[in-house]
Amino acid sequence: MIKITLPDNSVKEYNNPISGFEIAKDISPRLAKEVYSITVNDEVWDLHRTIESDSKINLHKWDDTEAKHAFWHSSAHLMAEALEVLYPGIKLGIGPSIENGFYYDVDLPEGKVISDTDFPKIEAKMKELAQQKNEFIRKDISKNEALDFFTKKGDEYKIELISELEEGTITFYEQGNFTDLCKGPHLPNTEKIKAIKILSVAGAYWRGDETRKQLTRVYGITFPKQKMLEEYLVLLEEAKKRDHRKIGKELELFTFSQKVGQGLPLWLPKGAMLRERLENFLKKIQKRYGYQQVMAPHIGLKELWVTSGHYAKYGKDSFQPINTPAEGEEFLLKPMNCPHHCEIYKHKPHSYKDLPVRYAEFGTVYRYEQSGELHGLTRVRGFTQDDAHIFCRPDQLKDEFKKVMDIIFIIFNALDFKDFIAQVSLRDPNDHSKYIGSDDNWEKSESAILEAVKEKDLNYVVEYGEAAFYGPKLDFMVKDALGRQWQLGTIQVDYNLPERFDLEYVGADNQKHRPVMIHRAPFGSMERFVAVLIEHTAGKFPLWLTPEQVVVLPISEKFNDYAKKVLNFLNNSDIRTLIDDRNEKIGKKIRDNEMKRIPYLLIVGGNEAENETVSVRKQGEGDKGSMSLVDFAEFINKEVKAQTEAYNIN
RNA sequence: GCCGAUGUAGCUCAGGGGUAGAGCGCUUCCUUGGUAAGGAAGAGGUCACGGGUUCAAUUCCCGUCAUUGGCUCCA
Repeated sequence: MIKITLPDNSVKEYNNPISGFEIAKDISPRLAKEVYSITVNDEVWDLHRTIESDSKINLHKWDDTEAKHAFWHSSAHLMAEALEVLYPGIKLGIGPSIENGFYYDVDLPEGKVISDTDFPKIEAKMKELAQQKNEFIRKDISKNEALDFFTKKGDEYKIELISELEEGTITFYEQGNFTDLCKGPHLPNTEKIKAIKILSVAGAYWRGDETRKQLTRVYGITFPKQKMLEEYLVLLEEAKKRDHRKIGKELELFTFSQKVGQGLPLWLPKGAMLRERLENFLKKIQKRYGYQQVMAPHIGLKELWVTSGHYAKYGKDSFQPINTPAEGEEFLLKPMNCPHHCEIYKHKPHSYKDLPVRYAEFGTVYRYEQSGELHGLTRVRGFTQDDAHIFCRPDQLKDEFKKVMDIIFIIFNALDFKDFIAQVSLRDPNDHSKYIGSDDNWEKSESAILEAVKEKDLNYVVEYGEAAFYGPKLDFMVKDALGRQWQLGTIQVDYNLPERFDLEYVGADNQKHRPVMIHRAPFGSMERFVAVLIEHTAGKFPLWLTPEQVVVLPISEKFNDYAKKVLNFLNNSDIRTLIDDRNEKIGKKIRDNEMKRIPYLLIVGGNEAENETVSVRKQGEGDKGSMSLVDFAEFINKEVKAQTEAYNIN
């Protein structure tokens, strides 16, 4: 007698060993059709694997990630089978499922490449193989047998993987004429894979190691129904419409010039206006939190960077030194603002009573990012950090850290960034050689961060080995339109630079002490933040962020005077207004494009001028009718208030 | 940096060995003084750049630059 406990804690009893599929069928035939994998006592299994003893189970339908995982992992095997047929002699690396679909890393025979013109061919072969309804058969296999199999096949990548596995844990999966090293789980057979799309192809280093061979990574996605695939592709298209590169171009926010150089964004007037508003917003908050603005030049003597340690670490891969007519004099473009701020700290002695000192600067920095890394506004070579450095006593560290977190929360709240990941990055516990500074200091700062996030009740993940070389950090990551993660806000603890720059304060004991430094940037960089903001709002910015909130449009020159009168009336309020005296010529343009970024358009002329009214049109809502100036003022004030409250910026 | 793809008018893109096309935008004019209007005419391109093959290259080949999907990296 086998007792099977279902998720609702009800128990089913069977006389013989039974598979997940049979249990599903027993519950309802329809469930059996919709189920893809099963969790047995916290382990995800194949549906057809027999359960021999009492177990807690959970059957997975499509909406469960466990089901998708089995589905896409099986699809990866199917694709590998197709590739083996199409490219004889191909060698296989690994082929996992991912968040949306799957990939397989393959080493193609000499002289062969896969490009997007080959995709239909691969899809067709996969469909053909899927229709054979081949079962995925699980086989336990000894290490020697496994090695033998792939030695005969001549697949060095699998051999490498197997040699690292322990005897007794090795399983093969077989479907049709294809056998792969795999721990599963898989679908019962290939039949359910109905809709197939090869998405892209890319180079990927074997085991993520730059020094090893680059394999070809083929990405794909599959679904049990053609309609689901179509819906997914529509979703992708929709996401592309929110791409900040597209919207930024349409709304004339920023541009790039080949002549200026790769990765060096040019902010257009409207983009600069948007950025200015964000900067002012943050400046206002920082003032409240006791920050002081400072300013520093864009270059510094090479010695500055030697002192900070950046020259040794990044000198070779950076923009190279700037020479001067003076022999031997070398300057470096600043890749960060901290050394300058350290020197600002040093301009006078500090008492323990003065700390913490908080220096803020929107500092533009230059980093020579690898060319293949550049991406719109999110990864550039010249960008402006909303940087600040806090110099504090060790006993103030945690409290200061928490205050910085508060600032980040205010911003994320104001801009409605709910979907972020907070990541605590600590040292690699197995390898301390990458980091500078004493173990003692590292432990102190790591525990300060961990305590701070706990006390702030933040949901966070810990990543070991992701710390900066000078200290641990807390990063806030947000996803872009296509689901790629970008780091925005960052808070970093640093015991190292104060040491290197010999920073000190006089304590209550009249002795010299070393301050702790916090690097922090709530936006991260203006460039990346604006990019992510654009994608989150799809170009429809909150009212307080729009370049022009209200545009007054006289329908012909005759009404310019009245338009000016309207404008004067509105200028008494805090609302940004603009008169557009291109008259009706702008009409078409507004219909086309500009209404996207003008929240309120006032059309004046004819009856409006006679009656001293305006015809109001609101973004996304169209005609709001004709109203008197006083009524409009009331209307717009209400709107602004609603927006302000919605975005919590007070 | 590496593997793939792309580069034609301001924008979105079509085309293709015999020196260029559409829609939108722009300019001028007419109509409508007015709610995401209509009509007419016009200006705009060394087809990214450099080399090769060819009688002839924007088209084919090679290189460079830039963009792009990934990988590695990310102070």
